[in-house]
Amino acid sequence: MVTLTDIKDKLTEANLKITHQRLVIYEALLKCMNHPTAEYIYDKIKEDNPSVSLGTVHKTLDKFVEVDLAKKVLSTDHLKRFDANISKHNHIYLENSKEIIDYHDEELQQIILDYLKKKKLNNIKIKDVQLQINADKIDKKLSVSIK
Amino acid sequence: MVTLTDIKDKLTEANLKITHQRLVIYEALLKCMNHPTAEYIYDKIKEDNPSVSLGTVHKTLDKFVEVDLAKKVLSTDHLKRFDANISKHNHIYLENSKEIIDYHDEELQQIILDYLKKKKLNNIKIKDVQLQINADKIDKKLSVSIK
DNA sequence: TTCAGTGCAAAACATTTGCACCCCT
DNA sequence: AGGGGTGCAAATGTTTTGCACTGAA
Repeated sequence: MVTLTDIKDKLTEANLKITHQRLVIYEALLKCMNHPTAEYIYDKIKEDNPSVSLGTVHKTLDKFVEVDLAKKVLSTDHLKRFDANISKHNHIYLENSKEIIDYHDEELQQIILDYLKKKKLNNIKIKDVQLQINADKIDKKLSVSIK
Repeated sequence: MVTLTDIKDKLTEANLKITHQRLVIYEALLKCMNHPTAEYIYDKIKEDNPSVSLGTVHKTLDKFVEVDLAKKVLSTDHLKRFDANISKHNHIYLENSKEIIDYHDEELQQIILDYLKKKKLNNIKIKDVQLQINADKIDKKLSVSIK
């Protein structure tokens, strides 16, 4: 559970001023598990905060990425997507349901990093790795189609 | 390796007409190892094919994805990027130079798939995995900055 | 000949930028 | 009080769309 104080501490740590907009945007990003776009966040918060502008949401999310309060998520649509979960984790792309879900696995991360370290790739310095698992969701309910 | 005959066959299979534009665009996509955008392809081909329009490049690339002649590539910029290489491979995202390069490694792919098979993830059917390696390019030349 | 494919230009979208004003520290 | 942060609107950049025309089958 993340409290308002936690968020404020994070902002202070990052040398960012504590503003109403940043708190609201960060809170919305935390709540949203589906790797939202700036526009999605904007829609979520504007009911309770009608004065916040879309431009600010963009700038704020970029700032969060800059100071490691959030991460950019890869996607095949041409949208910038964000994630408040900055711990190392992998993404499962469910192709049939279009969802992107998180998959945490410290052991797997380590196996991959160790393997790559042995390989000694030239001219690049690895910062981190992330696994993209492409899968289909299996629905437990029997689906019946009628012609 | 995909040849010009292969693409003609694929187009025919998919009930698509074989047009000059499609052949030129596919050829450019094959040659281009850097996961180009529609605009990049357009720039490459327009010298020899000044009449081809950017809109057609977009439509054609989307069509290729539809019929499995190409794949969309995940990216963190908000651009649609494509790849003619539809075989299993990993991507190295060079953050400082903004490049996306291919990294083939059968052994690593197998290690990861074996690991995940042991884990028995519930409710999803894994189709394939792709590793995203985030790294910085190390420039061999000394860079000197002058104030 | 026919209609999928194309070129063109406008529209739709998403993101960035510039600048005056605001408000956190 | 100062300067980072914000709102607004315009600019930018990319993709999509509509429609008349073209050319592959």
